[in-house]
Amino acid sequence: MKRAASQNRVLKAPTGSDVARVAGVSKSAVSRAFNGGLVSEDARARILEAARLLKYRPSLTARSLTTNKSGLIGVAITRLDNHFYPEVVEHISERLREEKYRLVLFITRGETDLEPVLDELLGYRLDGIVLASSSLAGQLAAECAQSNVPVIMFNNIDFENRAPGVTTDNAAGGSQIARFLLAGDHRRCAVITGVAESSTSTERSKAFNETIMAAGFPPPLVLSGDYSFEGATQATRQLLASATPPDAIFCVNDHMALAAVQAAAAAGKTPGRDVSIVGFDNVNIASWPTFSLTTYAQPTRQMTDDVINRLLKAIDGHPLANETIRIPGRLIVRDSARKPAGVKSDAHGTEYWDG
Amino acid sequence: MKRAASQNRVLKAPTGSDVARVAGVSKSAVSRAFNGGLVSEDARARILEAARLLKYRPSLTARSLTTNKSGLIGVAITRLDNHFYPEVVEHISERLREEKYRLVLFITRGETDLEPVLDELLGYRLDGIVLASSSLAGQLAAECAQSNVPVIMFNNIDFENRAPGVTTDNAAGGSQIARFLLAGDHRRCAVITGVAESSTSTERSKAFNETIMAAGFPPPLVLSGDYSFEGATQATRQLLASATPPDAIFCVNDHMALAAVQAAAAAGKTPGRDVSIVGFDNVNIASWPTFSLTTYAQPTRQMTDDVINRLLKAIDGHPLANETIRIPGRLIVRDSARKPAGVKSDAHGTEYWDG
DNA sequence: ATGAAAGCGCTAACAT
DNA sequence: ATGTTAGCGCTTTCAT
Repeated sequence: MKRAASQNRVLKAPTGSDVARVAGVSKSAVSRAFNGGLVSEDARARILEAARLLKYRPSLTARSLTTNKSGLIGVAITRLDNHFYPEVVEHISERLREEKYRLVLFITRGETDLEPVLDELLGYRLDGIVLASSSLAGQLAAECAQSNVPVIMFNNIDFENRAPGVTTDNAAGGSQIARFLLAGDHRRCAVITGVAESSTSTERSKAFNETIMAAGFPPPLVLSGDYSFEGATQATRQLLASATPPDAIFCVNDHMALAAVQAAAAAGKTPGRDVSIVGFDNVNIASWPTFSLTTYAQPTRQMTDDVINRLLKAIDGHPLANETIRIPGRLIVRDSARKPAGVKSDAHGTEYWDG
Repeated sequence: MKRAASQNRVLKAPTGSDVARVAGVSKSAVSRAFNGGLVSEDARARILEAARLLKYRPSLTARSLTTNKSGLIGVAITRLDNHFYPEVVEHISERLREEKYRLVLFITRGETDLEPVLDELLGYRLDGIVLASSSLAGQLAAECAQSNVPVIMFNNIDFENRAPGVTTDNAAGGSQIARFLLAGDHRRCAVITGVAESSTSTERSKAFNETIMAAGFPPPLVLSGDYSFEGATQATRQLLASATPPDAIFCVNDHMALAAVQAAAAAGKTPGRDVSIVGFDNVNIASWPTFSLTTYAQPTRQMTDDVINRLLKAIDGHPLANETIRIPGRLIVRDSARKPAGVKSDAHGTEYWDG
């Protein structure tokens, strides 16, 4: 009975005023103590002690109302099943945590309805947004930018260049893979693409095709794998069952390349010997001995660094240039494709090709 | 020049008062219009129109200050490289989105310092927290619960039962795997464990060992794989190189089992024929043809459903019982382990064993 | 049905 | 160095 009142207090988190009262100061003093403002050593000590006692932590919600910054960065992603994305999320999360920002994750799935997503994205007054290949990316980016919240597209970029972005130099990658395959004496190349709306898929496959044709070879056979494991499995099966099967298959991402490797094996073909398979991303699994996938490594670290750096600069008031940064990656050579001459080895023993 | 003023306005998001002014009503009316309160059809129409015009969206930050609910659920995870976790995050995200909550992701890595994490977790007045095998779980859970924010531990649970949790019935799983292996005529079992502090690892391996011994066989050889790919690779290599190698290896999660399968192959042993390997989790990759891993499937969907349901109930005012729910999974039979009699097939053609 | 006013927990001038 | 005051954008009595 006697404790009823104090028990109820537990239900509400202590406020700055509570601390102020206990410490015998004003709430501004408390605020200052927690924000590196001017407070006497004596007062600061009493405040900190009171805070400890009450288990007080400033409400970041209330703070963001006055400071007009939420400390929240939104990251929108379509799905997490392509292993490239969890890796990206981990990198971003790490940088964000160093910079004292929190990560609000939006997995948009096939969502086509913009409004609800916008309400959330914009409603929380996020300080910035990373659109990592969200299905709604282009549209979303435009809307957010209009509402004055910094947005950068990650990996997939906007065809119409309505928003800033960062991506691997996909054209360079696609082209280099083509040269790699040509140098390895492959003469009948095929490519398995993702979805048509995806800039990464089109940029990679286009450069690949052009390079092949520029070298005087017939245009590669192009099949869609729809970015899915099943799609790529299907496409590979079909390719290998043809009368004149390709001697090399370029999959525009590792997720599909990994499926292709297995589909090839199922068809009795050994990747790297009977048919060469090359991916794009260099996800962790690509290096697993079973797959040993030759693939163009995206410079994930540099990409996430760039996206965060620019976002922070924008938050800092320097308006975001509507620019797409394209960072070159590196062709990692493993065993899923026949090797040409000129394969080099770096300090870690990783083999790569830069022809 | 003439537009300077209006341009500046763009920098700040429109507020409810702005809408009120344009619509010719009070800001309470605006609030009501956006919260299903009582407003005349006429007023509502004008308000909505004004809001559309100004691109107004209620500030969820400000709202949460008054309502004392943030609409934010925190999810803390150690890492994302064990593919089980991205799958979990996706499920949770999906449920949360249906329930109109946003997901704040904390990847804690090896973090040992509690305070900064707590400041964030508690500072944002998250409505609830899911501790999915965060390294700091036990401690964190206790502190949060003390601060009156609902916390549930996911997958790994607290040894000392200081916090509610949900997990697979790990003991049932470990035990069933043992019986499965015994039924398949395996006589020299080994187990590769995770880290010692992990409840999942200890529960699974303990039940496994006890079942083996209860059947009158010598205790399995136990090696730590440290939950890492490399650790499991090492352990498998060591196991298979011994004078009397085991005929079956139980890895306490798929992440390590996948490593074991490859290490076995590298050692010239075919999994399922020369040595049986069984995992735990049933991550997506486990079903890939190359691995075709026999594994105990965690009831991920049911687990995430339970965690969200209980969290929502707690947010709704019904205090969280300090209870750990253990949901049984199912032993999925594939090719990485020799099959005993009694394997059944479900409606989807998935093979399982329930002996 | 609608508006006025108070207040959520904080920060930021402005005094002193 | 410290307290007072006035908001931040919203919801929520309480009148009317």
